Amino acid sequence: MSETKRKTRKKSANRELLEARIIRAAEIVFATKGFSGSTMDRIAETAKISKQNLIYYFPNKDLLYKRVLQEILDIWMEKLSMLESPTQNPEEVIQRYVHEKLRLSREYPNSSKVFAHEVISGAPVLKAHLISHLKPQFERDVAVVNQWVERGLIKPVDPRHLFFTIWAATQTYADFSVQMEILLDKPQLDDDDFHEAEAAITQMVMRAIGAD
Amino acid sequence: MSETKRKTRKKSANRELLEARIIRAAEIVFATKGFSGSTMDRIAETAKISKQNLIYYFPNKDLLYKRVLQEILDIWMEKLSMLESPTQNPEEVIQRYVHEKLRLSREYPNSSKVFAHEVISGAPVLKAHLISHLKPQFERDVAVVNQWVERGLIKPVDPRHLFFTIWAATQTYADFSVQMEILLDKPQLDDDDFHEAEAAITQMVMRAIGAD
DNA sequence: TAAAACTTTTACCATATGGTAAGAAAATAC
DNA sequence: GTATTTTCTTACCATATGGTAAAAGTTTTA
Repeated sequence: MSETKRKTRKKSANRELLEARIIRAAEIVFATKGFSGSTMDRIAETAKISKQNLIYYFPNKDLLYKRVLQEILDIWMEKLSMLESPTQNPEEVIQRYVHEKLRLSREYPNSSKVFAHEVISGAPVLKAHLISHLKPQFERDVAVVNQWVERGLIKPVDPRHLFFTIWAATQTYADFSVQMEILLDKPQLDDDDFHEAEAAITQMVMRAIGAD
Repeated sequence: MSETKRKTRKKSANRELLEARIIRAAEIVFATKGFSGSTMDRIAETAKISKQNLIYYFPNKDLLYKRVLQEILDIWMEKLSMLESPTQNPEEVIQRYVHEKLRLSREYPNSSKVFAHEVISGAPVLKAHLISHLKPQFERDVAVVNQWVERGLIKPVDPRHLFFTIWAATQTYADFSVQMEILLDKPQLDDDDFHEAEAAITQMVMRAIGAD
């Protein structure tokens, strides 16, 4: 019985492994080509399986796209709530937030790009999720920052636009990396660039909230 | 003779008008669907002509896409050089820069989105242009800000990341408008939102360069 | 008004692509 | 070792799409 279980487990583990590989491949292709520009054939090729086999695991493109988006959201939502920070110190919270957001841009650039394509296109698939999940979290986080202002912990700022700016400033290091690589004369953004970016953004935000 | 000229002029004026309408339509479709997701049929429909007639004016999709990108670049490059500012006052220059960039996001949101899709996708078409045109301008502008720092006119900042942040923070109001509309509970970003955005970004940058 | 030039429509077509159906092969269960 | 389930392959196909060719219609020229 334990052997049965082990075998079953092993098999589904294989399946999960392959599914993960497919999702990673799909993410790369969606990031580069957007939804419509991505073909099942190309995704299969990237995942190194046949198209038909890809379809065996993900019966259609929409489903695969939604799975990719779901993975992205899982990663992001998990790590990006102000409230979950144990410390109450605004500076540290924001520093950690910027740091974390930038780390995601670095570690999951393709996720960021797929998300960007989706939202720029009008969020046809994600709109519902943004309303049901992102918005409540956004409002909680806005309230947190507003309380900081009210308590005189930071200078008055508009939390909403502060968040928009932080999001934009951090995501741009994933989404527009090609442009930056050209402007900075590098084949790829490296550790230094991300450190400098973090320093620059953090400094800017710190100064904005009057904590420099 | 003058009549001949007038008629010729009128005809080509009509053509230019229709071409402009097509480019506008194409911009809308490219902004929503990206290059691959946009069909000639859909663009034609948006421009209210037949597909075949569209092809008469723009014999293929690549060409049309390049024309759209060219229009975007013409608008942007014209208005976005620090150096062209008559005033030497850093604060005013940057304020004007942010203001201008945000105005472009507002007035040409579709241009911004097409550009964003293109760069996120790896700038397959624009890469050459970024190298030949954007980079030199970027380097001039970086030098200008560096001189400000050297002369003690502003606090020390990394000009490169300052620009990246300003670009990101301003463009996000075009590219991610859908997300913001959801978070701000509005059908559309309005005057107030853009004013608040400008105030927030300007304030942030001003504080960053020590000019608040 | 007839020729010339320009614009628009009609008729097609080759290819790419998402997807179906069903069989072969491999792994697993008993 | 055979039955069963799971995985992968082969053979297709309907539709969408970018584009060609050429005729028909319209405007401009002279």
